[in-house]
Amino acid sequence: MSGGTKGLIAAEARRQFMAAGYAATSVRGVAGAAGIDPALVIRHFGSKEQLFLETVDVEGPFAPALEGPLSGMGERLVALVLDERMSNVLRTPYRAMIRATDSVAVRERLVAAMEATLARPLAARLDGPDATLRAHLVAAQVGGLLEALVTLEDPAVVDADPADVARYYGAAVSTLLTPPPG
Amino acid sequence: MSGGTKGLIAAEARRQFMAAGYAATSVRGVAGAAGIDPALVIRHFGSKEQLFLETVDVEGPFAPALEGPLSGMGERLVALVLDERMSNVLRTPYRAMIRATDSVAVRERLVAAMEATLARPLAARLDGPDATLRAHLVAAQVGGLLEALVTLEDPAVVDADPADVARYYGAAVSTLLTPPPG
DNA sequence: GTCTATACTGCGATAGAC
DNA sequence: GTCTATCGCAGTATAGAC
Repeated sequence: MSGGTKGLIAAEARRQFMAAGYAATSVRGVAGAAGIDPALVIRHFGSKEQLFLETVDVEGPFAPALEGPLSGMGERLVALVLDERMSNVLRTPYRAMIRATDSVAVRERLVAAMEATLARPLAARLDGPDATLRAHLVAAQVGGLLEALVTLEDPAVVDADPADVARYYGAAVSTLLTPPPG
Repeated sequence: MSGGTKGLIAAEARRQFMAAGYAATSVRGVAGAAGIDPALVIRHFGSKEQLFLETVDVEGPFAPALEGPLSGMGERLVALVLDERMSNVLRTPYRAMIRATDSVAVRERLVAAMEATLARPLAARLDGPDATLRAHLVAAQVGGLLEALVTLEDPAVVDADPADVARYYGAAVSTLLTPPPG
């Protein structure tokens, strides 16, 4: 992924996919910016879809939040999502991938990434019944926050005080972390 | 929206956008299925984007869940989202619109629809501080469930017992409906 | 073995003739 | 109002030059 032409194409493609999204990024535009021929992109990656899959991926940065006590984990997870410094590894690729979920490969990749970095390690930490389902529902909540914040840019959430969001939404997430009563 | 050629185009466009999504639906394909010329579609609607905006919309069917007591409202909201009978008014157009959020007009439309049918009426029902923010965070939770269920088709959620999902996720939603302690 | 040149098909959109 | 012709751009495949 480094020095060669293929690495150059990959770097440029990643930049454009993240900045402009899948539809608005063209194979020809990537080739032009990389100073090579469009056909070469296909030669190296097979298709535009494959180029996307090989250059854009989320690396759920949830590990720090999943360590430590269950108490407060909801707030820690939400704070990570809100952390601007996680934009390049979480928010931006998440948005790009959501908007490209016409492709089954893309959505399977996204589901797998969220499961591997969030749902599965979280399920291992949960007590009580239906730990797997509850962990996946936590992932759904995290996805919902990302959607409101990054995909839809809902002003009511974007302009809110992050501390308030972390407190309220974190409390709601925590509901699924503790075993249900009864 | 009925008899004329424009209505015929609209009906066919709606069908294809909902079934195949924005990118996979072509103006030419809609025209072909409607038995008319592609140029007519643009003549009547101006652009493919405008055609989408005028034919696809979510009608949040949340009103029934928002009536009645706050107690149990979370479960009622989630049950509505899970209700297969709401597919044509909620799930399917929601997925189509999410996947078309490259367009600012589409995402503004979706945010507005969720606010008008869910966040705003809900905020009016909430006690305690930050009612508006909490209502929008509920909308984010609902969006997260729709995303997992419909956009990403996460098997862990799709294949789960809807009663379990309503119970767990509904409880998490309810956390935001009751005034925070302290 | 890389890369370029060229071409094929289908797209959204426009201009102008019936 | 409707269709014809056409434009520019997209993704992709192939042939062959270095």
